[in-house]
Amino acid sequence: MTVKHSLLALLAESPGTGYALKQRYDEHTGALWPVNVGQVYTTLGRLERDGLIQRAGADEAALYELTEGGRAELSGWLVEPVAVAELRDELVVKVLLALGTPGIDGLAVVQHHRRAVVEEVQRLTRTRSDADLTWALLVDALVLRLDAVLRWLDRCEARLAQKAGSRR
Amino acid sequence: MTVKHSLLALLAESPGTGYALKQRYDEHTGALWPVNVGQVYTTLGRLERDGLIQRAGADEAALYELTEGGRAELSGWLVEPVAVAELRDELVVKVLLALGTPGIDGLAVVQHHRRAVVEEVQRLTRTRSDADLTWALLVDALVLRLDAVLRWLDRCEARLAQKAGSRR
DNA sequence: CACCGCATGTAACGTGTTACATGATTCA
DNA sequence: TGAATCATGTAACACGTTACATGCGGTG
Repeated sequence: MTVKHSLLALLAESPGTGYALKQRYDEHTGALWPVNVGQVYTTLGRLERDGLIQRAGADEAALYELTEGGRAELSGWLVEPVAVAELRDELVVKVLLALGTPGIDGLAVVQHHRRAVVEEVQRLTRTRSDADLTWALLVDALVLRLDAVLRWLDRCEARLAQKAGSRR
Repeated sequence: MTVKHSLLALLAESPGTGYALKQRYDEHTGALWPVNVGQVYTTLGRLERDGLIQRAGADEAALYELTEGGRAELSGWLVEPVAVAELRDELVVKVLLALGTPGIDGLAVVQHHRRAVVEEVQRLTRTRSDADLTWALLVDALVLRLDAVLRWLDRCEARLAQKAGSRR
């Protein structure tokens, strides 16, 4: 879903071909959230099929531009709230499952992932740069999210300790 | 990916049929992260095909249990760190795209989603309950994450104001 | 008996990933 | 000219969602 609408947004700035769009995409988030070139082409094909984009000018090159429908789809999606069901976090799932699985040391898993997250935060903060607004905000978002994960892992530990204490 | 390993984890507790597994799944996260029944069956089929689970006892009923390979796959996955590329957040994508799209009032989109997130947090905190440990931790994770999103949206506003100020 | 909920699937489709195929351009 | 890189795709597959199709059990 995010690739489809990312392409619509890129096309809202200016028309382009598949390869050019992939390059513009990478300028913003490529290093952190890469997209496969092949998917750009297949997605463009579906968007054209659904009437959200069309080929501009002569059809020599596959130069796409937004249609009215595409513009409407984009502006609608931008303000559509995100449902809780979409907030599935793989790390949260891992830890919750680890806590419920017999033969697995839940506390060890929590501490293991905590270390990994701390390292990831350090790696990210080192790449921070205020050159590009989008890039800076993207790194901000990731760091804030990982900070929240850290706090959550601590709370997991606390609840585990509390449960262990109340059980004796 | 999370359904596949969730099923492995549920089977690590005890064997079960597709329907029973779906019910056990729902006990934990069903209200927030629902899973489709059909997907449970197709996923079980793939897991059996890949040798991670097998039918237990006589094949009258489709009662599945973990194989050794399945147990190894599960315990490996539980400690595998989550890559940054997996931390794609649809709301972040929306806002970043809104800020870069001509004809869209980025500040308005930020404030719009901020309202939606605040409402969602209130809805979640109302459902908080310490009855089930997994459920409580799940709600914790979501609230902490939404709090982080709120802080990020504020930072977006700040950076926008800063950019607007520096441009004049 | 007819109907309803339980239980087990299958079909169709959208999205995403990886890998491969192909023609054009450039450049050593 | 031969090799690398650009540019545009296609194929095969995994995962997820929605909807539909059965078969079976009890219950009015």
